[in-house]
Amino acid sequence: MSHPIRVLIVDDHAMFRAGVRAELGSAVDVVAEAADVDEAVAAIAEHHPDVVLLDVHLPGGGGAEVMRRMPPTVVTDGPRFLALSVSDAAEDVIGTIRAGARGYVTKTITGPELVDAIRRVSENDAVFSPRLAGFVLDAFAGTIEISAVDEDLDRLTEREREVMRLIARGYAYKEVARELFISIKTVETHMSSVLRKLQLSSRHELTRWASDRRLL
Amino acid sequence: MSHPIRVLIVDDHAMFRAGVRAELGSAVDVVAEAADVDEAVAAIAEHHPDVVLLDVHLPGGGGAEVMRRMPPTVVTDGPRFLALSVSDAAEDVIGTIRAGARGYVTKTITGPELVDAIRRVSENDAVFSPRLAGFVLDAFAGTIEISAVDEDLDRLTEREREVMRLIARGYAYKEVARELFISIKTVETHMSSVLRKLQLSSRHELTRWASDRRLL
DNA sequence: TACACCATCGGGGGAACCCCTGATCGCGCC
DNA sequence: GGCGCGATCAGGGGTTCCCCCGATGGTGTA
Repeated sequence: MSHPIRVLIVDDHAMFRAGVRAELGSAVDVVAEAADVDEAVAAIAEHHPDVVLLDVHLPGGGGAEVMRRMPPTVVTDGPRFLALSVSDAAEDVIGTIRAGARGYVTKTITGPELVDAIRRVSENDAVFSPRLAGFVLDAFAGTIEISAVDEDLDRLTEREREVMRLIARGYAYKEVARELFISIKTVETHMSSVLRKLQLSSRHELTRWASDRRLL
Repeated sequence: MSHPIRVLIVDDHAMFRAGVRAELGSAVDVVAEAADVDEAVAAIAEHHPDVVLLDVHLPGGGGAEVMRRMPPTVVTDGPRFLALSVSDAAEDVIGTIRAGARGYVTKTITGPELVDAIRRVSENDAVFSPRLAGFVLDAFAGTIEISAVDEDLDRLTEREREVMRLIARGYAYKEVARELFISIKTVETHMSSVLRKLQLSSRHELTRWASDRRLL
């Protein structure tokens, strides 16, 4: 990459755009600026920047809206989006990444760090503060919703949980019986309790229930 | 954090475990080692480490299996998992993160870097090489449809795929028949083909198969 | 001591599941 | 026209699932 990275700055505050431009200095080539979603989309179409510095809270739908407006063909060879926001809220981070951003940094970042982040994003790497990356991982792994639904599971006895786990994994009653050294009839009894307590009606629903809660 | 971080090393090669232990030196407290999934689960229960260094390719189901075996209560206050693998394949990375790992580094990492990664993971931050983080983001944003093993699915006919989808979602044969305006017997025929082609033996396995591939 | 709860079993039965061997019809291909 | 393949359907049968009824013994508790 001999030529400087071409950057588009999208933020609704002119003052902030000027600050970013000054901080970046000559390290990158700021080809344009935009103050709202429409301007950003137009600027991308006109200038084809390598990296778009995107404010998350933006008039006209927010930064995610800009990425959603990109034609599908641009996904692979279009610009890389780097979110630049005052917010470190999980929903902002997750929403922005889901929309297609390759990175997310807060506005507390220093100039040299931002230059480095832009460079890395332009090479298709991901840039994150570790804490923010954790939000994305949690959302991805589905860990977030786990804590809320324990009450149902707590109502199961220890033995019922064992049976439930094996059943949800696809074990036949017979196999569960063999595994736990009890009779098939006992397995059936436990399963009845499990289904009743969880308000489910079949082992198939149980499989999905357990799968959704990552109990497998 | 005044006391040293308590670490469990999980890898099937004793030589490699010794190497890691030597590289870590006195920076952390290696409380135990494990060579397969069962040993790892037992060691976690016994020693309650802060961080588990987890090899991805492991006898007994792979590193992800270890995390899946954790009781749900451990999700919030249990150990943090840091995957340590020779593989930089997207499916390995994504699968491991989906199972609950807080980080993924390759075995080319240096000792000091590994120490730093362990420290950051223990503080609930996420640790990644930027390239690998990109895989996760792509999967999260839906850019790539995790198409690791399509060959199996491609062998199904259009109709078989429809039936498979409904069955995997928990529909009874009768309900599938009503939904697709065909007879139960036809549903059975399609299901036979599906199970045979996918080399599965019951609708329960099919549910897990489809669930693993996010076909629901 | 009674009571509640849990884990363990049994009989019986209807529905669902899975497999087997068939069959017919339409479609594309050589 | 044959030939393969996909989609449709049928009968029959063995297994599994889920529920109903019941029972016994152990444990903790009011």
